[in-house]
Amino acid sequence: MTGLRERKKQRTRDALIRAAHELFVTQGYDATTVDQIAEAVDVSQRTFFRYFTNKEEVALSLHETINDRFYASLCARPVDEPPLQSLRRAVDEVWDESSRTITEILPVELHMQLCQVIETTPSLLSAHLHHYLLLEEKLVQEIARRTGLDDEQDPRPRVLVAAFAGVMRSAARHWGMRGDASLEEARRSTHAFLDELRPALASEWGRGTRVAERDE
Amino acid sequence: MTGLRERKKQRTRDALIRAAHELFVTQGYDATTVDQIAEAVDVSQRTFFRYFTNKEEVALSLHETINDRFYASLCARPVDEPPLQSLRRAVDEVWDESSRTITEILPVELHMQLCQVIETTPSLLSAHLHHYLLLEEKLVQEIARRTGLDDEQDPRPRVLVAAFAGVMRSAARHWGMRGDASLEEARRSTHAFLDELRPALASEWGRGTRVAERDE
DNA sequence: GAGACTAATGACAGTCGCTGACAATTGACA
DNA sequence: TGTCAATTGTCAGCGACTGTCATTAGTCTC
Repeated sequence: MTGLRERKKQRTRDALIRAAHELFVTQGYDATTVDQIAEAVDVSQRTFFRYFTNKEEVALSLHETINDRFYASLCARPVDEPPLQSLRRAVDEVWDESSRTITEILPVELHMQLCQVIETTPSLLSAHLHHYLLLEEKLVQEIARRTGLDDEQDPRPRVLVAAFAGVMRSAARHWGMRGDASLEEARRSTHAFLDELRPALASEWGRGTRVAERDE
Repeated sequence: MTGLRERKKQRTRDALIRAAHELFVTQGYDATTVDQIAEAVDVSQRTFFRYFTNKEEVALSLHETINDRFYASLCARPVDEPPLQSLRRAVDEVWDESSRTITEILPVELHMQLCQVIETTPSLLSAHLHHYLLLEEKLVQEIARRTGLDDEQDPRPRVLVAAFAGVMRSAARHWGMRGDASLEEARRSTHAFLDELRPALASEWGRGTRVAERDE
């Protein structure tokens, strides 16, 4: 089935990702050259660029697979579920399997540390935000499909996804900028932020309205 | 007061922005080299990089000044106003003066066209998103200040700004990807999207809940 | 108004990200 | 085993960006 050729490719790809992560975390992203990554895996620089279109992509590759899983989770939710609830449940599902997903390729701690590198490195953060935007557009399509709305006519799918994604990123950033980079803490942070989505939009922010209404 | 030296600097800066805009719009961003921009203004490449830290910045410079105005508008709103309303009103104020702001430097049409270039050029869009994120962080601080909340303890300022900014970007993108790039259309688009923020978060999306509740 | 001081610029060399082209290598498969 | 195609290495080159240093050109003083 999977030939030697393909396995070999997968191995060098994983090796490149791992080497890149280690170098990025220890030296910093900008201080690490593509040549260093390639050398660490003992391939030519040219080969690196055959696996990854640019330097950013190798740093964001794990996020990318997690994003894919998230999208798949959303698509698998029952269509009669309210949209925001589907998004939220999909988040839960992805968190549940994320540590397994990550560990297949590299130590979880390394990934956590890289998250902080991403948040603190401008060029990397920019690319990250762009990737996130592309995911958002897929989410809009899916929400529109599920609700049977035309996303060109009705702005609600876009608006919902934009608000949701904005809060998700905000939670990720809030967590990523801190020191305690545990998976569990990240999960809690996203939950806490999502719980505040509706309360935060209330016109008045009295202490009374502070009680979060969970979607569960 | 303003010496010759300073006026000259301002002129070359404006000239660089204008030349860059024209080249980006006619040839595309990637196809335009910094050398071409510098040559059009008859300065060396090195001086270009003394005015702008990188190629993206010259393309986003106008957005940057508009963002600054927006932040200033927000800060000037009465503190007893509900946060979301302050954000919304600040948007209105900026729209009112934006055409004037732009025309000081270059034709409005050029700026509109550049918006489309930004949305369709990956590297540029990435940088744009990053700039937007930096603005968001300033907004969070200001909202926290106005409401007297500690943004480290209470997530609502972050969440509100994230949702708001997400919708704003979504509206801008929705408009920027289309053909009719008029200022008036852009203004309408952002209004329409903001009006849908609360309705879109309703659990059920029946036609009945579709009626927008304006914040005015 | 001449000269000293300093900010702005130009010229040049070099690094790094990234790409195209072509040759060499190495699995796959008959 | 030999042929074919996929993968890789090498090399040459472009463009973004930076450090350095000499040169130019406002500015300020006497």
